[in-house]
Amino acid sequence: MDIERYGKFLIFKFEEKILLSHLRMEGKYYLAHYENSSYQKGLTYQPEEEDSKFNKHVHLVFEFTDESLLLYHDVRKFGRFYLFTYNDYLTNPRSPLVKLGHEPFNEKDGTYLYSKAQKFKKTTKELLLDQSVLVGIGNIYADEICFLAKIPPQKSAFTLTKEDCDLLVSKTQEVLNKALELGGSTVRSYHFANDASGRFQNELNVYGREGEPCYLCGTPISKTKIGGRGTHFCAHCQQELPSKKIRVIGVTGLISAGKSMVSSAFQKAGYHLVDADQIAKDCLVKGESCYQKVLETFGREILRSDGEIERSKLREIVVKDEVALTKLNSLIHPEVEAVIVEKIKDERKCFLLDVPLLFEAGLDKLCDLTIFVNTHEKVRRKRLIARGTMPLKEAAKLNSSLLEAIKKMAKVDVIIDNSLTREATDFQVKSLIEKIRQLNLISK
DNA sequence: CTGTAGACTTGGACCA
DNA sequence: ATATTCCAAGTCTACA
Repeated sequence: MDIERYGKFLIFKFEEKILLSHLRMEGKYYLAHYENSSYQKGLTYQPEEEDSKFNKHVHLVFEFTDESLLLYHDVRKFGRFYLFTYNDYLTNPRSPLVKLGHEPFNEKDGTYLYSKAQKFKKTTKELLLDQSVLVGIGNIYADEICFLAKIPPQKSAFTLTKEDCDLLVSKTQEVLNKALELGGSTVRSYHFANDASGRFQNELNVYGREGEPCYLCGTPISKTKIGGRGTHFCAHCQQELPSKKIRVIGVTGLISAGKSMVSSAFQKAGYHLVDADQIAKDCLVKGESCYQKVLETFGREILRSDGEIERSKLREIVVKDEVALTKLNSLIHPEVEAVIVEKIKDERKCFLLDVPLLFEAGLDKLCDLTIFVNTHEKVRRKRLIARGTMPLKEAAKLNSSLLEAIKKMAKVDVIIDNSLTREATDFQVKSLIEKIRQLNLISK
């Protein structure tokens, strides 16, 4: 009997039938013999004790004529089998082999990948994971390949250049070869059939390293979701700026993420700060643009004795009532936008807009560049509690959820990761400011 | 059609 | 400590 491999599929060539086997994440094969177990030929399989290879996770037993056994073991029952004939296993529309793309080891350069990328409507990471493009790349390796190629995983695949694709193909070969050499990546419960572990997990640059410093630049590794998959990357090493003059920059991020740290660095570099929260506060002052409208909507009970709006009372109302929050926003946002538009008119000056709800309020359209200040969720919680100004539950409601943060991460041009040390954050901000300066020198 | 979400599966990590 | 909820993986299927 012959066994071949195509992509992630094993092809068992039996006398009459073709059996395709996909191990998915934890499937594995063990060789065994009758004499080592109470297994009896042709009988319904009875699992033995836990520590035996013949345990409850064996779901399929092959009996060979020489009385040897092949056990299929899969804790997650995630693996899949397909049965075909020699005539149709490569042509049957139901055969998973039909849809498979190229073997990355056979690619001389990025020509083929480039041709696929141009028609591909999703991200670079999804391109790499798509088995109809290149076979064999899983989630861990896709992240590692993007890192080594210094390409943001969220980059639209159709914007990849031929050179990007050359690089991606060569890094794919590099990563897969290295992984093969070291016996794969043993993370969580992935294990070899001989119970040994792979060693490639020790070589991982980004996967599973959220919040830990990048080995190249010290920036904490960011994590987001792309195509439904956890995705790890270095926001500094895998960064791409828009190729236009950058005069107005919008910065956003969850509460306690460190926006103010970023804005003060930009201020030092000569940017004029436009603080949306402050503008919103100002227009609620008695006699200012939003005062009367808000009063009409929410009634006099939000007023202090001196006739000013008590903002904490307003907050209490909108925290509980989503409709009220929407209404309040619809009153304030246009006013804030008008003030900002007026403030950033001077073409000779550069501005940094600090806007917590940059995308929700549609103010990103005023910006040449958008920044999201990211923080590992655990770190953010700690800082929020340490700050002690607001109960955590209330803060959680006031802020967009982590899920929304993940969506924003896909929208912004630049991510600054503030999960680790002040130095690491400073480094990212300074190098970003320098990159923008260089870019603007060329664009002028 | 395209794009997203869910189903499948289960042990471990994490939070309350 | 114990129970609970979420998460990870790769691919197919269901649905808007």
